[in-house]
This record gives sequence, C-alpha cells and structure tokens, in this order.
Amino acid sequence: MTPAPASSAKKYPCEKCPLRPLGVFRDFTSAELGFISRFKTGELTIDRGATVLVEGNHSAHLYTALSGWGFRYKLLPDGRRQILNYVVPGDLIGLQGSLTGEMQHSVEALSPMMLCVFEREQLFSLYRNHPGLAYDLTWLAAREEQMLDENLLSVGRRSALERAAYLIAFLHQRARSVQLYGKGKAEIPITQQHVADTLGLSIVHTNKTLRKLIDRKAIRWLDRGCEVLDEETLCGIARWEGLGDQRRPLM
Amino acid sequence: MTPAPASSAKKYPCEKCPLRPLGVFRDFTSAELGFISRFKTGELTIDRGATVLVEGNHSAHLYTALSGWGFRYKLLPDGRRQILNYVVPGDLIGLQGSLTGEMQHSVEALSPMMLCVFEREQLFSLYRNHPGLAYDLTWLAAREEQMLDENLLSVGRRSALERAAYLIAFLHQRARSVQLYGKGKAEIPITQQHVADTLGLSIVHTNKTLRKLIDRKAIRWLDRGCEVLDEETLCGIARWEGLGDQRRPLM
DNA sequence: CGAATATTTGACGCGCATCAAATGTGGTGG
DNA sequence: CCACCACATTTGATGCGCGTCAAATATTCG
Repeated sequence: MTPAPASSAKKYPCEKCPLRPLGVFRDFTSAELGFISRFKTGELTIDRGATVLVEGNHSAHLYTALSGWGFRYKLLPDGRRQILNYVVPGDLIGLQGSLTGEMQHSVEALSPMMLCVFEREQLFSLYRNHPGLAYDLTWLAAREEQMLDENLLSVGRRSALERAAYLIAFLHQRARSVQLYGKGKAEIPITQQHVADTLGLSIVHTNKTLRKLIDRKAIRWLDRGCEVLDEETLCGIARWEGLGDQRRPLM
Repeated sequence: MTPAPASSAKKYPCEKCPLRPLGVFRDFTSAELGFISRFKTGELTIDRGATVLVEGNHSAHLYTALSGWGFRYKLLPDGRRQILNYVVPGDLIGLQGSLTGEMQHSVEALSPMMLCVFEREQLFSLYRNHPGLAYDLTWLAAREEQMLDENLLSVGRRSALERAAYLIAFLHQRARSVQLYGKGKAEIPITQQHVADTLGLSIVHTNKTLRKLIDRKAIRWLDRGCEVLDEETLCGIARWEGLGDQRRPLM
C-alpha cells in the first residue's frame, strides 16, 4: 500500500531536470537549484493504480511529480469517493500533510509515474535559507486552492454537461502546459468512473453525459482515456475562460 | 464597491490583540509580533453586506479578520453563485490574490466585520526576515485547502441532509474555536440562501432539508440565523469527525 | 404603513440515481 | 494461442431527489 522507500540513485538530477526548461516554469538562481538538488533525496517510480499517500497517514516525505498522471481523493466511511484534483508533472504532492502533520486525502497514480522525493525535515531549512523558495511553496498552495475553488463552483453550480466539459477542458489545458502529451495522440488516461467521482455524478449518468460531448465531436472516448477534439466547444459549454498561463515555480 | 482605504489609527494594536490570547493560536516571539505590528498598517470596519474583495481585482492589501463573519464566493456569468468557504476571526483574506496577482473570488461580510490591513508589498520582507511567519502563511494556505477538500467532498458526494448537517456543524465548530459566540446565544448569521449557495442546492429544497434538522431538534432557525442545539446529531448525520483542534498561526 | 427581504409550503416535472444486463477489451494463466 | 476473468463502456427501464414555478406568510426597515 505504502510506496517503497525512495532509491537514492538519481536518474534525473535537478541540474538535468526535464521539466525545468519547459518555459512554463520560472527561472531559478543557481543557489536555489543547488538547494533543491540537495533537498531531493531520491526518485520514486510507481505503477498505475499505486497509492502515493494515504489519508490519515503521517508522511515523512513530500513529492514533485516528474512524469505521469495522478489524482487526489477523499472517501466517506461507506466508500463514496470524491476526486478533489488531478496531479500532473510539476505538481507538489503532500505539502498539506507535511505542514499540518497528517494527510487528509489520498493520492493515486493514473498512469506510471516518476516522483522526486523530498524530506519533510528539510522544509524548515528551506524556509530559513531560501525565502524565494518559501514564497514559491505558498504560491503553489494558493494555486491549488484556486483550482479547488473552480472545481467546487463546478460541482456545486454547473449542470452535468457543463461540469463534464469543464473538467475535460481543464485537464487538457493542464496537460498541454507541461507537454504531457508528447507527440502521440493527446490522451487523458482516466476512466468514466474517475470522471463520475470528480463531478459528483453516477457512472451511468456520466456515460450519458459524455455521449453528448462525443456526439458533438468535442471529444473522443478511447478505452481508459479521453481525447480532446474541440477545446473551444468544451470551454463554451462550461462558460469557462481557461487557465491563465502565468509562469509558475517548480520544486 | 471597493472598500475605503484603511485608516491608520489602530484601535487594536497587535500587542493588545484580542484574538491572540485565545489559546487556539500559537505563541509568537516578540520579534515576530514586532514585525506583524509593523506589517499591519490599519484597520477596516465594514457593514454586513459590504464587499471586501472582488473577483478580477488586483488588490494591494491582504487582511486578517478580527471580528465578525464573512464568506468567499465565485459567480458564473449568468449569476449562479457558489460559496466556497466562510471567514471567521483569525482567517486570512486575500492571500491568493496577493501571490498570484489577481483575485479569483470575492469576499463579502455576513455581519459587521473588523479587519486588520496588511500591505502586499511587505510580504517579500516577511519571507526574507521571518521564516517562521512565512511557514505560517503556507500553513494557513494548506489549511484553507483542507477545508475546501472537505467541502468538495460534501457537495460532490453527500446527500442534501448530510450536506446541511455537515455545513452547520462545521461553522459551529469554527465559531466556537475562536469564541465568536460570546456569551449570548450561539447564532450563525446566515440566510437559507447562503446555505443553498454553499451546498449547491435550490433555496426551496434547502428550506425543506433544514426543516428536517429542525424537526429532529438538531438546530433552531431564527431570522437570518441558525442556532445549533445538538452538535452530536449533526456530526452523526454527516458522518463527520469534526475539525482537529490543533493550534494555528495568526497573522 | 409600504417595500424589500426571508421563510415557508404545495404542485409538478426533470435530471440524475439506481437496478439490470448486454457488450466490448485487456490481462493472465494454462 | 486461447479461455477465461476482471474491468470498462453502453443501454434501457424505473423512480426518487431536487429544481422550478407559484403564492402565502412573516419580519425588518425606512
């Protein structure tokens, strides 16, 4: 259930980070890079379906997604599941738990993932010695909050069709901004059950709602995945402006 | 629409902060208190219904609630409203906007409020010179995220009755933890429209749902307000464990 | 006292949940 | 390589939860 301890061999040393040059991430000083490089104590590779963090646990690590897709969720005692947000490369995982002591949600991989592993203990040193990075951590927390705000608006006040359109457009934009698609087809590796648990709908109604988007040729549904065909239509249905494209920090 | 500029007369200097001694807030060093005191450039008193911050604006200030109730919300273009969370004394307002540049939600007072006013510009100095306070800011952002996670779970996966019970228990616990009730009766100053916009329900159905809680003698409904009679029952209906009662920072 | 805001209630219908079952589709072991 | 199983998608039937419409009562405030 809990992932194996991080190996200390770094296949992707921070100096050769494949994400950092992408242009969506802010520039870092060499002092900052040096710190992050020491802060990173390992890498973790996990399979689809593996659990990164479990609600109720007290984790000694936090992570940055280096590749792949994941999602954060909470469960009710009777098993009902709510997906809170998705994880794409560049996202921090487990900051909440590192600060407040206990994870209040779980994180699971939607595809094979690579994670950079950081030691919670060194967070204090980060705050003491690198105010710019400390600012970044708060920035990342604030951005996560913004995404949650929008998701809450969606689940609370948008219709099923609007919600589905919003979700898919949202994931599409996030994936594209970190070039998660590569050159193959642009596929989001989720099942309709994931969509249902994100939108607060049943899986049956989710299927019928997605069919409408398929009929309008806004998306195509593959096995275990979704391909966006017409982003404009999706944003239009959801009455959503899209994500801003400001540069962001990368831990 | 935008509040008037803060007055510089401080009726509640930080050294005599009425909140800080409450015991739910962590202890601060005198250096930290000194900084916060300089960081605070004024106080703002506003009426019920007044808007503190508006979505889309770029604010030069951030605030800490000193007294009263407020709420954060977002609107869809056609006017549908989703309330995201509530503000009670000790809560920070506008951190998101201060970091990312633009407010993505609005904040309105539910009762008369007093706010401490801080200058956004001095945030950098806080990060440079007070790592402990910087850590606190991230902590507060992470806690806001936790509350949003729980609200999203509620709206997405709980039934109408469970949602209503959860919301009222949640607000009750938050209010009590900062002794917002004083010695009079414990009244949460919201209308059923606020409840509806928080839970993602219509106002009619909200009324019928609240009636069930009233019939079970779990709450009493006053004009523009809700009084909790049986917290246990509320938490039981919602299958909710309650808020942790860890001490928290206070900016 | 009149107007605006809140709460309440009933009637009706739609959106979505639930139940049931058929049809892929990929993965695994024999 | 095929049989089989677990999982994912799809579809239809039925019913309930909640939205919408409408209108009657408070209650507050100018």
